[in-house]
Amino acid sequence: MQATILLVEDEAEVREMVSRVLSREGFDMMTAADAPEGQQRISEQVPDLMLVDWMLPSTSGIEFVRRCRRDELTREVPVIMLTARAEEGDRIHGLETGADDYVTKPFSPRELAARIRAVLRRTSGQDSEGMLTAGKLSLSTVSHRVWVDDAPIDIGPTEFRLLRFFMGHPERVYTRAQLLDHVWSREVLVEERTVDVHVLRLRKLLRPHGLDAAVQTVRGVGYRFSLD
Amino acid sequence: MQATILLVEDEAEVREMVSRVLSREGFDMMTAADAPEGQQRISEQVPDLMLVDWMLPSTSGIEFVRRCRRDELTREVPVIMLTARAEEGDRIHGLETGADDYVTKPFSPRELAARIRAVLRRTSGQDSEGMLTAGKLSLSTVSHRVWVDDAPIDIGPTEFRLLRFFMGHPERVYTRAQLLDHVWSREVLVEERTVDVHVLRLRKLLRPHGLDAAVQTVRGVGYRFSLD
DNA sequence: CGCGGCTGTCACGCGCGCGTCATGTGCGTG
DNA sequence: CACGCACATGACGCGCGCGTGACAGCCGCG
Repeated sequence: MQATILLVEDEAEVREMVSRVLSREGFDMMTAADAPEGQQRISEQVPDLMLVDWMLPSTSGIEFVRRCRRDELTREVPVIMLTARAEEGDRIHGLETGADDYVTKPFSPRELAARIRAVLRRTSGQDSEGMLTAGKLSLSTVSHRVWVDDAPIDIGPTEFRLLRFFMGHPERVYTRAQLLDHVWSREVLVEERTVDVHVLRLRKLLRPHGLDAAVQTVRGVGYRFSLD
Repeated sequence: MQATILLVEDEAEVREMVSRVLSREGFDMMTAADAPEGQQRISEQVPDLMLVDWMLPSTSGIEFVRRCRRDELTREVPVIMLTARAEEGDRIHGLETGADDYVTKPFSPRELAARIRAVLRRTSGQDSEGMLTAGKLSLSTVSHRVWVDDAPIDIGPTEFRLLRFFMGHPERVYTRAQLLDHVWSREVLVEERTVDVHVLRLRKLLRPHGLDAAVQTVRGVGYRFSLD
């Protein structure tokens, strides 16, 4: 992935902290202390996403974003606004200016990284058409189909719903009871062990493509979907 | 382009914010606070697209959309549902709403605008010339005719409407209820299984040309049109 | 008035896929 | 090291969803 992110923030301390953390999270970081410097960075390389402080010296963050929206080159680049808690009342205003999300200071680096990934996922168009992807696996919720490397694979209704839930909630353990709640309809009464069987069937479908390891057993707890 | 958009949303604040932003994005906005007012607006002018809140006082958004689908005038108008994150339950996917897309609150106006344009792009191509094509299959909405490799084929009224809808919305599963909403008219009360019969008849027509596989059954869900 | 085309409903039968059970296997624990 | 628990896996039967042919009403037409 290696998305490039431009951070525009006047406080040096915050700038360096955020930059360091996000680098560690695997992002390519570019930084700027104010709007003019931000323009400068953009002219060197158009980033995949911009983090912009609401309050900036001279030109405000909102104004900066507005200008970017006017420029053909940067119009499509998603923006996350950084706002102080005191300014939180203006959040609707912030969204109106054309930000895709906003994060209030102080924020946890983990949260910020999660928001960034969420926005990138949304704007890269994967989520917009009901598509879920994980590695070479793709699933379309609207057409009820699954592909591995663009080759469609046959999958039954229950396995489809199970896979859809897993791909929509990766990296997280779910007990059999939780899976029953989410994948089966709430009113039906089904044995918990039934989950095992459908997990098995899902693995069988994925095995020829070497993806069966993605559905992992967490002994004593339940199952988890992950590519590791 | 100047597409006209009807927004049906009960919260005044959200309504005004969205309306303002979308106006700035170049859309012609009409607004309504509930379903009856929505009907009113529609009777004044049929919009190019509707944004409908899932939760509305009195008539729910889903019911509102259902009614629109049954009416000849508004059947073809695409719909984007607005849902709160709390209602996002994995079982309630956009599919069940009969909507063309759905956006979960809180959403960024940019994202919403992008989705609107995406839906309009998808649905506008179908009526541009009155011609729909899929492989060697062609259909003219204005002359009510269907060709395979430029050879006209005989097709009944209902099969024609069904095929027209399928070709205009390929690669997407539709439940029997949705197909009834889109292909049949509002007055009639028809069994869901009737859809099966007309799907069968449509397949029979396409079979001599090897195209019957294009109408695919998705067990437990409904039908899908696709050339794969 | 009779005929043909078209529509919606029904009943029947088949086969898929779902859920359960019995048995096999491996991991963790005392 | 051995026991027990938790999960894997294969087999099996039943129910349900769907395909299909038949049929009755409806309408327009000759």
